[in-house]
Amino acid sequence: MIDDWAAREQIVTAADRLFYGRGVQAVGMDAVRAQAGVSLKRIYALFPSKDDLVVAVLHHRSRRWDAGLAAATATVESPRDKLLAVFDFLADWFVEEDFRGCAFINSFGELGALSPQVAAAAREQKASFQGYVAALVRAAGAPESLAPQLAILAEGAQTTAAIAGTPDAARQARDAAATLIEAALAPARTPA
Amino acid sequence: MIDDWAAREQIVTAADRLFYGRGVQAVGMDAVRAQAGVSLKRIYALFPSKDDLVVAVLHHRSRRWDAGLAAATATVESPRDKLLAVFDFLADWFVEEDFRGCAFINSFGELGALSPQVAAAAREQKASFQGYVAALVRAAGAPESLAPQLAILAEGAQTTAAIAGTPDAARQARDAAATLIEAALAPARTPA
DNA sequence: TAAGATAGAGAACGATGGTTCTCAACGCAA
DNA sequence: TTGCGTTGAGAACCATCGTTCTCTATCTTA
Repeated sequence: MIDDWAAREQIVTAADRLFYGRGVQAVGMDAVRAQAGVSLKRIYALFPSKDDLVVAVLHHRSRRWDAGLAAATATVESPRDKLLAVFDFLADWFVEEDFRGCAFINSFGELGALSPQVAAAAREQKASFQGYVAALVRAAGAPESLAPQLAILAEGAQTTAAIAGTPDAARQARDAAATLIEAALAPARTPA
Repeated sequence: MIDDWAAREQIVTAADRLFYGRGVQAVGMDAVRAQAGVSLKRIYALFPSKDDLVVAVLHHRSRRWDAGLAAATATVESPRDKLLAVFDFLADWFVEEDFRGCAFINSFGELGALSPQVAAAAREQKASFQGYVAALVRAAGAPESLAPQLAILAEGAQTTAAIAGTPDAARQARDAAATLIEAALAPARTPA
């Protein structure tokens, strides 16, 4: 038998793929069991309810997102380039064949009104992302107000790419971000 | 008895409120019947399936959105101000107490993978909005590339405001839009 | 007024889902 | 080897949902 840690991993990974691909409510726990290869009894021993599993999946995705973002921004040096690398990270993601938008946005729309835990998980992930962007903005020496603007661009790119079914939004958002960054830094370069 | 037109209206309005507030799959047809005050038989005579009703609700929302947007941009003269008025329109929307994000984004996330009709309705609405912004951008004399950038800002503001639970994103997106518009128009003002 | 069509209320039906339970198989300690 | 505890497979259970059907009451029209 596999240990609890590996079982959790398999269950969460399987549930993530299914929930993300079809939506949470469209996936029964039996489908999770089949995909994970773990008995229902075991699943319920590790996750007391489907809602708990959903929250675990979101936390798992949040960690993966953080790691991917850190890796993407680690490839360049300057804070300005790191900010733009965020949009390159999105571009790479949008072309993946199973891309279906942001799981947090999707889950929030589907379950946010029903599950406070899901709503909180989405809120935390977005706040974390905004904090990450804000740190890069500070490092770049740009005014704080730039951070939410860039975060909004990233969010919009995700939904736009998902619904349109094309990755164009990543480049468009990147171009807009470059313009906003330049404008934010310009006054500092040429003070009155 | 009420006529078909009024019945359709009541059903769609009731379903819209319920679907938007709780998510589509969380609302049973019986809840729609109760809220609409129209018998299930009548509902199914007018909408052969729940999926058809969902699509009708989305089309209804699309018309309301178009009208609201047209009204909001009609209050100002210049194309540039009309573009900014889009974000004021969002700001007014975000402070409504039942605001829960964009119904098209939410529906797409919940049902896009299951219902091609729902996916198409979302895609059409977003394309229509992008077209509207593109027309304003053209009228403002700015390069075409500005339009998707502003549209992405608007999308991002909607999801950000919904998940954060605050209307701040409208102002932030508006500020970003003003910067992008200015940057897009600047080269035209000072040609080489 | 009487017959017939129609509509509404809600029961009924079949499917599905989340969750729990049964039971047989297995591993392990004495 | 013999119990005992644990596990997995899946049946079972109960609720809910989309959809249809039944039955009664109402309205129309001649």
